[in-house]
Amino acid sequence: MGKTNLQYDDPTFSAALIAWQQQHGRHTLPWQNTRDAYRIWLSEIMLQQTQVAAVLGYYARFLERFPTVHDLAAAPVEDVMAQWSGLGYYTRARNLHKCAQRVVAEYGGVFPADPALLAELPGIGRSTAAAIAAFSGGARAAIMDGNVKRVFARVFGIDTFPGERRTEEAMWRRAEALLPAQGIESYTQGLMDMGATLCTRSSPDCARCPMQARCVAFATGRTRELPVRKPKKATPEKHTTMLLVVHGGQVLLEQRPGAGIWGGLLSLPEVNGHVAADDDALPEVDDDAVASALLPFGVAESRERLNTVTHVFTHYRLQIVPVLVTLAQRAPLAADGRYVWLDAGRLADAALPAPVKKLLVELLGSNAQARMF
DNA sequence: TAGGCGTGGTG
DNA sequence: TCACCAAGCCT
Repeated sequence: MGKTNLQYDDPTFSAALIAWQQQHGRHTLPWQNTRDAYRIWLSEIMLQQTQVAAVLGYYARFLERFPTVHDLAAAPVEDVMAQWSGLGYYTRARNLHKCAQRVVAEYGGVFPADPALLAELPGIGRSTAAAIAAFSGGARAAIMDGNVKRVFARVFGIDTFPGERRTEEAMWRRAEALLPAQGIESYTQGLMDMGATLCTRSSPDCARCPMQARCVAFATGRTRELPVRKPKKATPEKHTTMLLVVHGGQVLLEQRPGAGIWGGLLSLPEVNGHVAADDDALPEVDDDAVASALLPFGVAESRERLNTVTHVFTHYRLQIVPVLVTLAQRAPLAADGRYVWLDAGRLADAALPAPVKKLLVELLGSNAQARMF
C-alpha cells in the first residue's frame, strides 16, 4: 500500500487529523456507530454529491421501508424510485436496487469486505468502496471526494484543477500514502468532517483547524483561491411543453426512459420532447403539436397555457410551459404501461421529479382545481 | 474521457 | 437573482 509513494508519507498528518476528529468531529450521525454494511452503504450512496442535511430525512424513511438488503432486493424498483423521489441523481436509486440484488444473489446478502470487490458493484466507485470498507470493516483504503480534494488542495498548496486527470491521480497517490496504520475510521471520518465543518468552500475556519501550521494555503493567504475552480461555460437554455391532462380526479403521467434526464421517474407527457432554444425568447406553444399529442388520450374539453416554470440544472436551464387540458372523454390507454392515470391525492408520494411534483401540488392546491374536477 | 446526471442551500 | 457548491459514478 503506497510503497511507491513514500515521498508523501507523513504520519503526523493522520495523527493530527485523528486526534481532531475524536475531539471535535461528528459522532452521532444516523449512519455512524454501526458496522452494518447495509446502513453504511446506503448512507454513502445517498451522500454522493449530496449534503448531510438533505439526506437525513430520506435515510430514515428509506430504512423504515427497506430495513435490510433483502427487503430492498425483493422490492419493486418503482417503490425504490418513489422513496428516492426528490433526492436527485436517480441513477443512484436504480443502481442501489441492482446492487442490493447482486449482494443477495452473489454474496448471500453480506457485503464483501474487500474494497476492490465492492467497487465492482453498481453505483460503488473507488471512493465509496473505500468508505464502506473502512467504516464497516476497518479496511485501510483511501477515499477521494470533494472534501478530500479541497483539504488537500489547501494544505498541500495544489494549484491545478482537481478535475484534471494528472492532479486527481496525484491526489489519490497522496491519499494512499497518508493513510494511518491504525484508526482508519476516525481518519476517514476526520477528512469528511474537516471538509464539511472547517475547511469549507467559502469561509474556512482556519483558527480552529488542526492543519493550520502545515497548511500552504493558510501560510500564503490563498485559502480563497484554492482549490482551483473549474473553468466555467455559459449554461444553455432548453424549453419544453408539458401536458397536464386531467380527468375524473386523475392526472395523466408518462413513465420516462431509464436513461437521460429524470430517468426511470414518472413525469408529465411532453410535446416534442426537450428542444434547444436559439435565443432567450420562449417560443409560442404549438397548438397543432399539442392537439396531435393529445389524440391518443381522448377528446379535449378545454386547454389553458399556464405560467412558465424555470428549472435550473448544473448544465442547463429548462423552461417548462405547462398546458392544462381537461378531457370531455377519456380513451383507453395503450397496454404497454408507458402512460398511467394517477389519483391527484397520490401525487405527493409518486416518483416524480421535484419541479414537476411542485407544479402539480401547487396547481391542485389552487383554484384551478375547481375547473379540473 | 469529458460530459451527463438533481436538488436544495448559500453568499 | 444568480452562480456556484455539496460524502461521485458511469459511459
